[in-house]
Amino acid sequence: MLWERAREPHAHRWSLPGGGLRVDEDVETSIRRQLAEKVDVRQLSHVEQLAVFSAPDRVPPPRVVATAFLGLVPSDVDPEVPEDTRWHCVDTLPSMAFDHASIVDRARHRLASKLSYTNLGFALAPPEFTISLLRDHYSAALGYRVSATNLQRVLSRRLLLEPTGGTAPPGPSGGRPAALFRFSAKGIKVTDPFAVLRPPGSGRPAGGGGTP
Amino acid sequence: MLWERAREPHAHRWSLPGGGLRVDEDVETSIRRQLAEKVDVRQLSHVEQLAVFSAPDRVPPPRVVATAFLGLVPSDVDPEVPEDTRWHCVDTLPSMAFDHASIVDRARHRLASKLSYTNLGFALAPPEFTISLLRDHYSAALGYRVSATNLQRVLSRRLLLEPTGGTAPPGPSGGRPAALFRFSAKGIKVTDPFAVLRPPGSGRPAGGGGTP
DNA sequence: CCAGGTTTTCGCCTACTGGTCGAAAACGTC
DNA sequence: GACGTTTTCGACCAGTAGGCGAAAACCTGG
Repeated sequence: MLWERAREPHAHRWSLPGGGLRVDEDVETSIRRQLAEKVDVRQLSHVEQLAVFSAPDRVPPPRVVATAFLGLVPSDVDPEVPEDTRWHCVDTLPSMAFDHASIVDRARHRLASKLSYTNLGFALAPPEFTISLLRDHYSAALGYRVSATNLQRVLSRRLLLEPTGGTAPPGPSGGRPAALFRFSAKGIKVTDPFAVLRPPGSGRPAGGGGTP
Repeated sequence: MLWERAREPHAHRWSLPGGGLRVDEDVETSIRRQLAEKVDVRQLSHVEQLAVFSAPDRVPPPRVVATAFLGLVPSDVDPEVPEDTRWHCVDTLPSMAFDHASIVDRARHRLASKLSYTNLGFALAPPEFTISLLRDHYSAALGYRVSATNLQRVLSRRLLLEPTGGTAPPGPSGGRPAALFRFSAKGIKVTDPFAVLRPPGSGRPAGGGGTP
C-alpha cells in the first residue's frame, strides 16, 4: 500500500505510509496509528518490526531515522483506502521515494524466509480458506510454484490444519469443490518458529514399536 | 558484556554498552564505534539488528529510543575490557539498568532461534574448531543437550564442515584427540536461512537412478 | 606396559519429512 | 452422458534427524 506524497521533498512520488513518533507512544503504537488514517487497523493479521533504516543521507536534511515494519492483511479483506493511497502489486511497483524501495525489498525477503520456519503463511489467508488459496499465497510470496499436495501434508502433519466441514464453491470452469480449513493454533502462534535441532527425546512419539 | 554506569540515572548498575547516534553515522556504524571503546571491534564475528525498544517510559525523561543489536564474538578470543566493564555469564546476570534485561532476553531468544534455520552457530566458534566445541556452544545457546554425532552429520550433510586435517590435543583426563574443522562457506553466509518448502526440482540431486 | 577411564568418531538402524506422481473424486459445461 | 477442470487421496522414493553401541585413540595409575 503506497501513498502519493503531496509535499516536497519527493512530491508526487509514491512512498510507504508512516510518520513521526510521538513522545507518548512506542513505535508499534505509532505505526498502527499512522495506518489507522489509511485503513481499518483491525484488518491487520500480523505486525512486526522489520529493521531500522538510518543511513545519514536516506532523506534530505534534517536527518530522519525510520523504524520499518512488516504488516500483513488477510487476502479476503478489500481494504478501502483514501484518495491519495493505492494498493500495488509487489511485482509491478512504481518508482518510490527515498529508500522505500529497499525497505519493500527487505520486507519481501523477510516474509519469504519466515514462511519457511514459522506459520506466518496463515496470516495471509482468511480465517477459513482452501488449500489452493493458501498455496497461491505461498507461491506468490516465495516466487516459485508450490505443490498443494505437499503443502497440505506438511501443514497437517504439524497439526495446523483443522477442517471446518464446509466446502468452497468451485470456480467458473468447474472442478471439485474445495474443503475449507482453519488455522488450528494449539497454543501456537503463527510467529513461533519450529526448531530443526530439536531437544532430546522429542523425536519419539508415545507408543510405537510393536507387541504383536 | 556489561558496563557499570558511573552517572545517574541508575548509577552503579550494570547496563549494555551503547550510546547516542551521531548525525553522520547509521546505527550499525554507531554501535561499532561504541563497542570500539570497550573491545577490539575486529573480534566481532556477527552483528545484526535485534529490535527497537521504544516504550515511552523505558528510561527517565528525556525520552530515548534504542536500537538494540545482537553481536557475537568467537569463543576463542579473550576480550580484554576496561576497568568499568565485565563479561558475565548469561545464566547468572546481575540486575540490570533500564529495560536492558528484556533486551538480553530477546537476544538470547533470537540466537537460539537462528541456530535452527541459519548457520549462525559457526560465528560462535573460532575459525578452526572441534565438533565437541561446536556442540557445547549449541547446547549453551539452546539450553538443552545436543548430540555431537547428530550435529556433525547434519552439518556435514549440508556440506558446511571442511576438515583441516589437524587435530586438537585431548583434555587433561585423556580421550581421543578431536579432528579440527573449519566452516566451509561455499558461497553461503552464516546468516542465509535454508528453506523448508523448497523450490520444485531441488530435491533431486544430479544423477541418481541407475543404469547398471 | 598393561588395565581402566575418557573422549571422539564411525556405522547401523529407525522414524519422520518433503517431493513427486498418478489415480480417483466431485464438480461444471457442451 | 462424454469431456475438461480442480481438488483430494494414496503410494513411492529419497533425504533427514535422532539414538544407540562399537571401535578408535588418547590419558593416567598401578
